[in-house]
Amino acid sequence: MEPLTERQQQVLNYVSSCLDQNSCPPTLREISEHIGTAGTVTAMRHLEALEKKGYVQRREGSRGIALTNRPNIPVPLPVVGTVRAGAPEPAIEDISGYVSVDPSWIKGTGCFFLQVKGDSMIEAGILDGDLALIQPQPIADNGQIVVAMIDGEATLKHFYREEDHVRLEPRNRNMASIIVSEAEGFTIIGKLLKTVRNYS
Amino acid sequence: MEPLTERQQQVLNYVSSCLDQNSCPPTLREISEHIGTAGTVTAMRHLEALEKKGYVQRREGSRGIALTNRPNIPVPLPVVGTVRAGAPEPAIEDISGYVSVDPSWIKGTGCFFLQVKGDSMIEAGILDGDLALIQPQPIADNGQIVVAMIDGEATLKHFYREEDHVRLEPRNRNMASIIVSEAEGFTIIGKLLKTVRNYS
DNA sequence: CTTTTTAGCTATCAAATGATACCCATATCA
DNA sequence: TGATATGGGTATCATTTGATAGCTAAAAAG
Repeated sequence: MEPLTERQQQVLNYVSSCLDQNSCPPTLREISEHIGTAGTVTAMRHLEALEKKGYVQRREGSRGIALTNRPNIPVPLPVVGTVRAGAPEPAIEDISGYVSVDPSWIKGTGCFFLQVKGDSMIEAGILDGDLALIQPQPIADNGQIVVAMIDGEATLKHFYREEDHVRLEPRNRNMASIIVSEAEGFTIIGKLLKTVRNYS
Repeated sequence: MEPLTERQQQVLNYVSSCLDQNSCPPTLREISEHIGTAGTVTAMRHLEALEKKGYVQRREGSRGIALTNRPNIPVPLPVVGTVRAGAPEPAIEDISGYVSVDPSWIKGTGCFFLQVKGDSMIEAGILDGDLALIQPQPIADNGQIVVAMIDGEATLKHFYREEDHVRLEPRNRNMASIIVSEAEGFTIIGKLLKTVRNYS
């Protein structure tokens, strides 16, 4: 990454500290005041330089500053107990909390944690109560574990596309595979990225 | 915490998602537009309610919204493939990377991730390659899963103290328990807090 | 039956804010 | 020598933005 001038570094640091303290980027005038310059032009120039060098991304509107390179700052993801049919992202009222995870864990946007219910995947090492990190997506590859919506219930299953139907395979010798023909009240919510289990 | 009305939840969630996506809280009008109301009053009322109930803190100035119970302190933990005998904390040269986790996940200090090797706990849903979050401590309670040092090898086992010896029990019907009398080249590294598995 | 809470509306204002135009000085680089 | 990047300034403008006043309505609580 291109090196910064002292002044640019100062601005970048200030933006960063604002985000840490207020979870809100500063205004041009706040930056100006902090680095001791009058007007807003200078601050804006520094931001332009920071953007050109790739340290910052700017949006339209007030306080439209975002840092591009915040490595390893955990991303808070919602934890839900249930998933609603048709909804690509978790319903607001279902969110029971937030868990921050390493950004390297997630892919794309809209990831969330789903609390696993039942023993259908017990032989794949996924137990009742585990947290499943889900990346929302409407399709899946063969063999992947997906969250699928069947009869208004969200379940974790292995996904296999076969001829004219889809087979959702549990990993529990007491349970049978579920065969669904596509587009009949069946949706893939997303695919499984990680599972987390809590002890103690 | 006081329960929220549906509308208030909706606002809170929107603020939260804005912070996730833009690292910047929304304006009153952005909130209004999102919840489908005209003007700015209604959004402000909801924010007032959210503040009164303690979900939100407001500052002066534009976009002066901050979530109160937002996990924000990043806790980077080392990931190791092996553990050395005698060492309470992972040796520097064994660290293969860092993963940041939610502060609520860890207890005490010195926690680290250990990459699980082998199938000895497969029936407890802990598979080869899983990451085990370990809290270092020299003792354990009966039934807990611990990382124990046996013959220079770190292994994950159920811990049982029995009469004059300690039994380390795998969860794999092809493996037998290990009986060790204490203080003979046997150490407990720490106890298992969480396991994480990666898919894809 | 009144009060409180929740939820909404229109309209308006002063302050905050990003953006722009135009200007200056210094250093580096071609 | 002239172009380019850096760093700074004043002034101005159109929007954005938070805030307030005044109004309505339904539901719950007392």
